[in-house]
Amino acid sequence: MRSAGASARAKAAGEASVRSRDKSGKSLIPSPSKRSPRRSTAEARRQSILAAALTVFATHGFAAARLDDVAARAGVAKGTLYLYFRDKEALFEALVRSAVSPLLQHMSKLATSPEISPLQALEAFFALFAKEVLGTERKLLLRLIVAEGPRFPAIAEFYYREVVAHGLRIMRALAERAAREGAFSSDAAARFPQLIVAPLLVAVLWDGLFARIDPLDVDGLLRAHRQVLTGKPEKDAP
Amino acid sequence: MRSAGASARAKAAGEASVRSRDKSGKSLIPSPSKRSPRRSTAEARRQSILAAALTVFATHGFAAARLDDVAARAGVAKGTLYLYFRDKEALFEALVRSAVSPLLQHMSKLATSPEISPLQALEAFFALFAKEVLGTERKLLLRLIVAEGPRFPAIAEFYYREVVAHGLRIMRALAERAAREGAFSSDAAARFPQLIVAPLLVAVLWDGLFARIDPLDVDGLLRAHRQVLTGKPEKDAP
DNA sequence: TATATATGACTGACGGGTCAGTCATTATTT
DNA sequence: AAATAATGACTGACCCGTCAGTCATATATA
Repeated sequence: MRSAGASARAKAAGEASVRSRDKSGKSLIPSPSKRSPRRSTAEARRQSILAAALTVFATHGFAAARLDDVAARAGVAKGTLYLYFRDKEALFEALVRSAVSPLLQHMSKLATSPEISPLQALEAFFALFAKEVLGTERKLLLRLIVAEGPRFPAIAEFYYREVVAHGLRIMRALAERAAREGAFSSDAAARFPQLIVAPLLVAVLWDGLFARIDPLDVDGLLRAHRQVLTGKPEKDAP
Repeated sequence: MRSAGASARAKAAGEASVRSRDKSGKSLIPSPSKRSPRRSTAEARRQSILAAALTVFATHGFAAARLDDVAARAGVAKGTLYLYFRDKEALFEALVRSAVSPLLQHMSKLATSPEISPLQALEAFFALFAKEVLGTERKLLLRLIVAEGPRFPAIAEFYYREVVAHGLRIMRALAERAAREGAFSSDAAARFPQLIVAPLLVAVLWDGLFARIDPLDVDGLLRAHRQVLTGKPEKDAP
């Protein structure tokens, strides 16, 4: 009734288990060929683990997060986690990457918007942020990165390259156009696109820290922000 | 972390005094002028523990911070920590309180500045921030609060009441005056003083996360920010 | 089709390291 | 001597990561 030898040896060799190997950040999950129904099950499981991880990590922070909790919340046994992720840290990194990707898609969509005014683009961007970040659990991720970034230089760098640099590039282009066309009162925002994004960050952090003490009128904040950026005394729109 | 549920909201009020085992009185910490060398020694020891704690907590976060490290860095034995603070959580709360106090003094000084222009006041405020927060370990505390705040509602609330609300009140007054006098192009910043502070927060977080990848020209950022707030096209000084 | 065999995804108890908090002992002050 | 302050070895809970074993499903054989 044995023959565990083969399997044991394979595992001993180092790398067995699920196909989605995630060493050195390379191969992402999907082998596009969908032949096996197994494949989709595995992917779904991976997703549910990531979803559970986001909640648990965001609630307790990296160090205090318990993988038992992640497993329980994902509806799997603890050992299963290790079939999908090498260790706690790899899970955390995969979590950040997985949550960041949709953001990039959204941002790219904005970048390629052809012929709308800078102000409209700005408004669209803010609206997108309010809906897709503040309105979802992704806002937790943002705070998580702020909190854990210094202890995960690889993650901070990844986030900088993939999100921050990209986002600022878009904002800078937008601000330059706005400055040229007179929509912005100066090129200040073009030189420091961080100024455009800063209130968004404040909104997220405020939401996480002070929401229950003193809720923030995000919409009003962002409208006021646009007003400041344009330098217009008052601009009431529909 | 200790017992998950219980938590120590209740003890937020009481500070562990220097005396080790008194279940009786509520001896406050500083007996004002006592010539006893003991008293000053105890206070100095307390301070060195807090200083050590700031570094260690800021480096590792609350959960991953080791009290052995705090003790070693403060030059005391671990048991000594418990003569000054009830437990890890009380130490953390005391740390936040102790680091916040000087900030309040500084801010109050600004509030009482009598007759300078709003722009000068703004410049002074930014300079103060750059020097007293970005230039010291207090910037670590700021990130620490962002990171741990959600898990310490008492601290978040304390910080809101003592620092955020106070600071925003000052900023709002400043912005209202600036709007009246025409220094600001609208009352947007007066309605949402967060807009004035947002770039400062960005500067702190950027410093902690991306400084080594892409250092931020804080001075340039703040100058550009003032430019945006005033809505002036270009204001070049020598 | 029915039965036997093989596979590997999944489980969960457990080993082992870590660390907050304690307390008997030592050192210092009064 | 008595009281107070400080020490650091110790304990026990906690949790990450492991791995021998299970079982549902797929494949091979009769």
